[in-house]
Amino acid sequence: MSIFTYKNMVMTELSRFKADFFRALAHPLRIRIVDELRSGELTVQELGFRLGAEQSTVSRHLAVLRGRGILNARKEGQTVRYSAADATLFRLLDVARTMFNHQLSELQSTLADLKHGNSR
Amino acid sequence: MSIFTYKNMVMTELSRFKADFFRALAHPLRIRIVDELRSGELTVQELGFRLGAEQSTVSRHLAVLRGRGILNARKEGQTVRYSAADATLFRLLDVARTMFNHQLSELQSTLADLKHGNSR
DNA sequence: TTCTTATATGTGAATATGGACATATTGTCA
DNA sequence: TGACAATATGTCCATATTCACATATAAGAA
Repeated sequence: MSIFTYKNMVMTELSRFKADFFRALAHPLRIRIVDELRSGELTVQELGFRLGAEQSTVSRHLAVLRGRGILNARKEGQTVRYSAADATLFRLLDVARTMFNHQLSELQSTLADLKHGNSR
Repeated sequence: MSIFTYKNMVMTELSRFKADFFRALAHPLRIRIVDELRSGELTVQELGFRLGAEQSTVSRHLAVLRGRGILNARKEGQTVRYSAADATLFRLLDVARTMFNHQLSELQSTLADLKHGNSR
């Protein structure tokens, strides 16, 4: 048995969780849904209106996020109010935005280098 | 034009970036690749050995991560050394682990509640 | 009860993803 | 040059994702 095999077995569980978690976020509409929920609960309708998407489409994407434990659903009368299950989620999205900004900066300086004839 | 339409147009670019970014991470092997790179550069071979995966499989997953600007590839002789393009990446994974821990805690207390007969 | 509203889900078609195998490309050595 | 080593990619097949439309479920209102 390889020296790395034990480590692999331990890492597998967490890496699968993270992969499933990221896959749940791997859609523009789901990202926007989560962003809309920064300020609090919203119903399926409200989300559909704000995002300009079909009712069934929104509902399905909400089901994905709920299924991963990313969102909570609270039924109230005939409406369902969705909210983030853990505020850490927003921190995660903020970190992703930071990386986005870094990539933009790098692109900028690459362009600047090209402009000044610096090869690399 | 709906009052939300302008906002949607602005949010679309960033949400697409985030979605593509998360999709690049949405695979257990890619998560493990990134985790292996916490301590520095590794070649394709080294990664394949540590993860117990086919050479072609590792190479393809590396291509996905490189394509999103998540990893850098540095060719040195006949080997290619991969590394994280931005250390912020590790912060992101750490935040994901925090959310994982929160989910576990919640599961624990739900079980404890059940054990003591508290309905909810 | 019947009608309406809010939400969820079944279904089929189009597209994307992932793995294994073979092959191509590039660099090194003799 | 020929043989080898490290990496990338073409190809085929199986599976997964996503959307739109229709339908199901459930709660309220008349």
